[in-house]
Amino acid sequence: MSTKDDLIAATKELLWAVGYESMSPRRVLQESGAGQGSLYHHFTGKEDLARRALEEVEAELRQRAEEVLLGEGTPLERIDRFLSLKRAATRGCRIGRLVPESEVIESSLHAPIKRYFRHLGNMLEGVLLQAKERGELAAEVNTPQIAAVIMASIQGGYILARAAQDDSAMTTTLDGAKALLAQLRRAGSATG
Amino acid sequence: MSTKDDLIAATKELLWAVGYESMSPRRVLQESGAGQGSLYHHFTGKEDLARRALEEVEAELRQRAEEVLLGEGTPLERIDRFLSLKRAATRGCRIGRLVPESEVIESSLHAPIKRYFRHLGNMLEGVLLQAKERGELAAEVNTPQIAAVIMASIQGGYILARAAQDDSAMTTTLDGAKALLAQLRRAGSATG
DNA sequence: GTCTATAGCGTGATAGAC
DNA sequence: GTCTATCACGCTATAGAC
Repeated sequence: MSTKDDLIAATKELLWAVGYESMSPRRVLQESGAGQGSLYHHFTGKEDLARRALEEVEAELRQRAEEVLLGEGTPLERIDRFLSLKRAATRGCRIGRLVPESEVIESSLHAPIKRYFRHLGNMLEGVLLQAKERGELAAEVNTPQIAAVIMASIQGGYILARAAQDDSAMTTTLDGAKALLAQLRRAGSATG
Repeated sequence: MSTKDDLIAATKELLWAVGYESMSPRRVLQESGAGQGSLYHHFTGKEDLARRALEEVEAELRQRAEEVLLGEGTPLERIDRFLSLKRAATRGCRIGRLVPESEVIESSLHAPIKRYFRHLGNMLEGVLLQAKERGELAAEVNTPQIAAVIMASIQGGYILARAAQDDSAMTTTLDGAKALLAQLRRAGSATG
């Protein structure tokens, strides 16, 4: 089972570093130390290999989000902690960075990506609804919209940080998002 | 001048559709109708061609933003109108979609991208400062953070829309951003 | 200034020995 | 299950005629 795992591990790194379209099987073999035959023995080809690797990445990111969002603290504290998670900003999001690639969207790689964002959005919305129940948030707040802004701030923060080649752009962005959410709490407690 | 312009026009479309790394000169020639020699007569190679095309895209997006942000209306109205501009959400941002590509960040294509976001950020911050002066916004609002969240919401909105293959994800995101900014105005008028 | 032809290399995938 | 050798093709770039 080790060679197969090595191939997947190398693929996960390369998907992050160079994306799918520019990831050559030859380079995966070099980085993993495996031979040509192993790749095509364990997988049907490049797409199959990348999909399996991506599904592992999806599970990892999902778990990391769940630990915080479904963990301890009040709902809005958990969202704040989610926004404060350590992120390699200039490297980009391991999942979001693949989204612009047309081969990704048009292949089996699309499913785990779509699933990841849908799941994360649902979780965030659930936490926001809990915040309403607890009175942390005003009842008139549109939870799907706020959940979307939270995810978009993170994804956009990656883009801004990478474009500027400066990790602090992510911090600035997410501090801004936190401030806006805090404002929402204040507004909520004023009316509710 | 026409063949050169045709090459640039085709490149602008391909940079949007497939990105830089996956854009082959051969395909540019096909789409533009030009022959092999023309490309290497007018440009030093793929990178040079792409950089010139990207600089035109930068100018176009910049102009579109300036028309709204430096146009009529109160500062916060202008930002709202900027967030309401028509966007081909699932196609992705013509500039932001290139940011994850490593060859882009490590080449001369990085400069126009960096410049675009820096310029847009400065413009947004300027408009937010105007909003403070007019009393539309509380003095304690951190303008660099809010400017960053605005840009990130748009960039993230593109990612979410493309991941879901649904333009409405962009609308939901930007409606959320508008709602948060409106909340900021309310909070500002309460304290200022 | 534009064309066709082609170089030199890397791609994703397969063949077949071990 | 893993290896080396190799295929057919596409890539970016150049050569050289017109």
